[in-house]
Order: sequence, then structure tokens, then C-alpha cells
Amino acid sequence: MPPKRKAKSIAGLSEAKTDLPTANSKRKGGTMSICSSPNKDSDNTAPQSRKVHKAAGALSTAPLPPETTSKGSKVSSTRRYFLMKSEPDEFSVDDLAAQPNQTGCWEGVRNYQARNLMRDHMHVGDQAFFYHSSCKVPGIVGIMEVSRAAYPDHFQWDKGSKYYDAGSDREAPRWWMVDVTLQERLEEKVPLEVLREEALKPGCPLAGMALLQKGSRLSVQPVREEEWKFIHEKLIMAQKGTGVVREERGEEGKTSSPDGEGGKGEKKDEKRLGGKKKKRRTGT
DNA sequence: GCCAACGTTGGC
DNA sequence: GCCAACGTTGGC
Repeated sequence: MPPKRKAKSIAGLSEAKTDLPTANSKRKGGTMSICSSPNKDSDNTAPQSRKVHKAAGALSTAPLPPETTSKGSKVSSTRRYFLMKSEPDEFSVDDLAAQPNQTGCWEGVRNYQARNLMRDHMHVGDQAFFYHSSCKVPGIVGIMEVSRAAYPDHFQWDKGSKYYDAGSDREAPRWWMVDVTLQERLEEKVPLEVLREEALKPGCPLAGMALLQKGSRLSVQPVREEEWKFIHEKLIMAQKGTGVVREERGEEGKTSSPDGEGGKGEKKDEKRLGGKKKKRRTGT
């Protein structure tokens, strides 16, 4: 699989970055049956015929309200919430803000669980936090709205794309994407660290948040309504009132971005506690 | 840069 | 279907 694939680029622009020819062309066990239409109704077939059960434990996808599909299209009676990760080096909230109508497609998701969430559970009108990962200060940097429900990620058939997947059939697309529209770019990022701190407080609705669970890595995650509200009202709205949640602005010195994600090469200010744990994996 | 915790592959 | 190997994610 692509060594780097959390990248989000906007359709039409991303073609440029095709640094990884191999992509997941070697992937094969993919005999998974997937729906072929974005409008399929009751397709919840998790094509993960392999062993996703492990992951399922790490990330509870439980917070999703029941699907209310009436017939051919996804009908959402209740707005759902999500969190979508992207490495700012690859695609940042500023990049999305720079798109026409501040709208772009969220392509490049190459994980079945994440795909299923987008394909089967995201509806127009649902909202998602834009999360910057793999950067100096990971955290929530924006609020988006789903502006187009799932449709096939065409990069899976683009041999020049790092998201190319030789095993994906046009008749049965393996990978899907949605369009998102930026609703708000936060003035102040809500750092992961703050979320963790809050979650520790008694009664905090963030206690069970998927993002904070150990081993959570999914690039698209469900967010419970109470989690969304807490973050939005207590951590985002509040910062507008007081002006600060955490003063890191300027410290990273990068224009108006909610975080100046300089780049991964950057010194990560906090050295690990130097603890050796155990060796991992049997050597190669 | 380190490394825990995955996810995927493929032999059996 | 099980599971070890190996590659990846992403916080630290």
C-alpha cells in the first residue's frame, strides 16, 4: 500500500502528486464485493472478509445512529458527525479553504472501515471536524459539511496516482469518497492534548471518543452527537469568547493558519520519555 | 526518530 | 479460518 496515503488532494489538482507509482498495486486479497452504486440502499456489507475484527475493537463505530434509508437514496433523519484526518503537509484546512467554494473531494481513503463510514454513513448535511494529524500539534482545525454523498474515488483507476489500486473494478468500485465543504476554519486549533485533558474530567462526554482510544488510527471516525456538541460548544465557541484556548498562535509562526504545521521534519518539541518498552515484532 | 498498535497479506 | 510476518499509522 502507499506509504503515505492520508493525503487529501482535491480532484483535479492532485494528479500532480504522483510520487508513488507502486501504490497498492500489490494488494490482492481484494475479492471483496462492494456495491456499485452510490445510491445503493441497504449495502452495509463490510467487505472486510479478512480480519478486521481486531480493528473493530479499537474503534467502536457504535455511535452511529440507525440508518434511515427509505429506498434508493440515503436519507438522513438525524445529522451525523465525523472526524476526518489529514496530514497538513499533504492537505491542510487552508488547502480546503483555498478551493472554489471551499469544497473538495476527500479522496485517498484506503482503509475499509473508513471507507464504509464514508460510503454507508455519510449524508449530505452531516458535519465533520477537520483534524490535522502527524504534525507538531495534532488537533481539530476546522468544521466541514458533507456536500456530496459517497461516489467512487476515481484515483483508484488512475495509474499515475498514488491511490491507484489495480484490484479495483470499475463495475464494482472499491474506494469511495465524499465531497466536503469547509464551514469554518478555527481561529485556534483544538489540540489533541486538550481533548485528552478534557476527557479525563468527570462526566466529560469525550471519555469514549474514538479519537482518544488507544490505537485509534482510523482516518475517518464517527463522532457522537454529545462529543460534537461538547467540542463545539465548550472548546470551540468558548475560545471565541475568551480569545484563547491555548496560546500557540504565532509560536509556530505561520500566517493565519490555525496551526502552522511547518512540516514533519520539524523538531518535535517533546522528546519521548526515553522509555524502552519492548522490542516490537520479531525481527525481520 | 521511536515504536505501539494496528491492517493486510498469504501460507497453511 | 487461523495466524505469523510485515508494512503502516500517527502520537510522542
